[in-house]
Amino acid sequence: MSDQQLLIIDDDATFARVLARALGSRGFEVITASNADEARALTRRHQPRYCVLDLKLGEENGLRLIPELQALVPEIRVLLLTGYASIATAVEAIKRGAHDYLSKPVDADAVVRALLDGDTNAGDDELIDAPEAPLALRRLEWEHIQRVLTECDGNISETARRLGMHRRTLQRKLSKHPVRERPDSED
Amino acid sequence: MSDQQLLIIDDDATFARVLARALGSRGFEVITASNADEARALTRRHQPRYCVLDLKLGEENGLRLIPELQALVPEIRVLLLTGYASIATAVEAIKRGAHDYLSKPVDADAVVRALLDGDTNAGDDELIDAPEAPLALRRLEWEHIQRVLTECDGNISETARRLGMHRRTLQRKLSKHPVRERPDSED
DNA sequence: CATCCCTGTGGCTATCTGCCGCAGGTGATT
DNA sequence: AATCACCTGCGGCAGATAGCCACAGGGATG
Repeated sequence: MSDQQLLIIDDDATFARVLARALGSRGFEVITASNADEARALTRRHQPRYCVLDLKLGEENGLRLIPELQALVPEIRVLLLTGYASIATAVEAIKRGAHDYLSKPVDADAVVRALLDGDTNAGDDELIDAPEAPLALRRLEWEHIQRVLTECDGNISETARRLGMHRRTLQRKLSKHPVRERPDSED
Repeated sequence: MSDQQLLIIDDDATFARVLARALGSRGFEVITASNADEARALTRRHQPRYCVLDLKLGEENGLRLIPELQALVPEIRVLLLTGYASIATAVEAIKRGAHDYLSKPVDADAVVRALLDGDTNAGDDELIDAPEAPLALRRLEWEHIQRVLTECDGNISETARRLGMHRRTLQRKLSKHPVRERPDSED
């Protein structure tokens, strides 16, 4: 099934690149866009069957893009991804036609699972053959901490504040965790 | 609109009664059911246009009821209510045809608003802006747990296994109330 | 009936968390 | 220089939480 085109739309170049590589190695033919216009153009040209959309596209709102993409490619499957998840936006996303909605951090397997979920046309079960752990809680926590930490330029106090936890607790978590560089798959 | 029939399905009798009274005074003709069978029967008989459904119906899962109700009354509008709100279940609910999804506690006006909210979703884009703050750690954890739990069809042991945590710990977390520290835009 | 897997529960200890406080560092403002 | 207003690291302590063990009951299944 390497002929499955997948469009990643995310203004976070790093995240998009990592995800693109991970999904590429899972059999998708990945193209990426960093803004709405680019996304529209690429969708028109490549008619991708799958799409991973970031909710927060810089100034624009990813939600508005969903109907547009579907107008261009009726059978497209849009998976919404966001680090700023909320129930309200999730509901809106699905109502607007998104296939699923996940909050970052996610691992590539979860993305694949969500994309192919319920897809009767996805005859290639090999693709989904990675039912491995849905991220242990520890790992999820760590990933998220790192995300926010980076977002805060390494400012521990600020990170703790945003994470709603005590600074001391964050410090201890950080000092305890042996900063592993390349864990395993994907991320 | 005082002739609008509304079916409340909730196994929490107290909550159902209070909500029924509140909605009754707002012009709905309210009937209540405390379980799935009763709900099916009442729906068949009264053909309600609106429905407030509890996600946790004792043993049963409210989600499964949505398609059934819609089969009985095509134009029915189902509003899902739950004290254990999570993005995963919200997504599932909408995908299964729910009109909206709110988390308890909620005031009657919000319920009415959600129920009557026209199909003019495309109109108010202001409401769908993404939250500013990243998910607090506890919230993130809760969302992820709910996601996997749903994926495991509510099987706690299996979920704990996949999450790499002790079953007892998961149980304790679940028995505790959902972490609602900063109910930003939802609820 | 035996077996397997699920669930709920209680108790124990080890660990973690939140919340103090303190000392030192940096950079801007007075 | 003194004074803020931040930040960081660290220690201690009481209370919350996690992991682990055990047991009882339910519900399938052979």
